[in-house]
Amino acid sequence: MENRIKEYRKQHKITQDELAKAVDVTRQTIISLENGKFDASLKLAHRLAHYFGISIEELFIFEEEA
Amino acid sequence: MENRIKEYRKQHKITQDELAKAVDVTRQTIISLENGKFDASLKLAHRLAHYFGISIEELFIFEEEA
DNA sequence: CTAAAATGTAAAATGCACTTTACATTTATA
DNA sequence: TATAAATGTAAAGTGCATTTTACATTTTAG
Repeated sequence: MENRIKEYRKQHKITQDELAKAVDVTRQTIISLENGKFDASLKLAHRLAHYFGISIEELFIFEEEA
Repeated sequence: MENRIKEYRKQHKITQDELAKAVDVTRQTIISLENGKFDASLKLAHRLAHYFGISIEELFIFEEEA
């Protein structure tokens, strides 16, 4: 699953470290999410979307299908 | 984290087994989610919300705050 | 150009989402 | 009221989200 975290983070002009602290995870987690290593948990997805002031559906790209 | 799965499932008049099959998980997973045993993954949250025709934010209740 | 800041990689450890199987209890219906 | 359908409990196993630590590379700024 893809996401627009890097895109929104740059719009907000903050570093990975700052975003990590803002949503209370490690920098590694932000790096892994931005680089598609794995998906966020539902809770983290919510904290990220809330931080950016958008919906989870706007921040994450769910490909439809089975 | 709480959710409105049972509520929406009943509105749709389907059983746990039918919902489980619709979103491609086991019945155990639906039971565990409805009874608050654990949270859904982001992907499953999306499939459930999509099935009910609502947003993830409408289906799950995120209490604010760290 | 050089130092500092930002980003990335790697790998081991932990916790939790989800599965599987089997059985028990509750609710609906003939 | 007896049976089936629906819901629930339990417990062990798997995979992945997240942490931690340490170091390497890239980008930015003086």
